[in-house]
Amino acid sequence: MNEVHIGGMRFELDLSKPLYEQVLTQIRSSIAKGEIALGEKIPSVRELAQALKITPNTVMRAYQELERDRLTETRRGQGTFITTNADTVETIRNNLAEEAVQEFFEKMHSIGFTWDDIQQLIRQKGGNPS
Amino acid sequence: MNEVHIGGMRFELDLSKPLYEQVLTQIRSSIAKGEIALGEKIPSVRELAQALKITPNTVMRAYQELERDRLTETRRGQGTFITTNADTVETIRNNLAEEAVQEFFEKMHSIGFTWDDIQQLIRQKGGNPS
DNA sequence: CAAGTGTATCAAGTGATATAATACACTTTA
DNA sequence: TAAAGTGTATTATATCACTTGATACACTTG
Repeated sequence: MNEVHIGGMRFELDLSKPLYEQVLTQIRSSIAKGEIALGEKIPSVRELAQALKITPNTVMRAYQELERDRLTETRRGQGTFITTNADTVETIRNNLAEEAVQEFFEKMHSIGFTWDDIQQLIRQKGGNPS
Repeated sequence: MNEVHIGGMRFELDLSKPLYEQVLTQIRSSIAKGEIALGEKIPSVRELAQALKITPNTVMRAYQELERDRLTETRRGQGTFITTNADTVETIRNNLAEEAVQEFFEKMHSIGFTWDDIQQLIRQKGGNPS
């Protein structure tokens, strides 16, 4: 229960992966799910850093990656805002999905699962979705 | 084309992930796919290290993890051998598959894909399996 | 002007990974 | 019995990604 709620987003950090990566994916998740509105302002670097008890540098790294993907727009002196372009969000969402699918199939094939094996396994999980 | 074939297995190392992890997964893949027979001897630590141009220590780390999973049996002075227990292989295979499925669904849900979205996406790929 | 933004830089520390060298216990084979 | 080939352990060293902490600068708003 190491949760932090701030700026309409939920954060939960652990040591399994780099902190900047977790911050990045959890903000991206909020955007993709529409939990945070387009054009909305997200917490400042310092503010989020303090809330998460990490360094502004680490938050900064996550914010910069978001901006590279055009998911946010930063205005010097004002703050960081979610993009107003819905197409950008949709594109990123589809890219992430495609990557996830690709990685999934590669992993399954590497342990000898055929296409039919996978389909059957997915249908099986269909009766009991998580 | 940085491939190495040895002991009936194919290796290809890069810098994207730890070397010991790549050696581990590629041997495990050979076992799961049945590309290497049960009970068969795999290259010695020093032999594989030389072939892959890495340190025996790194190969050793991969071998130890394989043995922890009971996928191999090591006999001091003789070498390392694939387990003769088919059930062990099948169990590991299913565990890996379950993990892959779990991770896939979590990743998809985190970007706002519902169960139906995923099913549709899978079927769509069904017409064009990779 | 003051406070709050993003941004850049630097020094330092930590942990995982990998290398290199050496040594020991064991088994097989000549 | 001796030698060669096994797995295994230890130690020292190096590198890299990540993170922290501190400081500073440019900009915007009130």
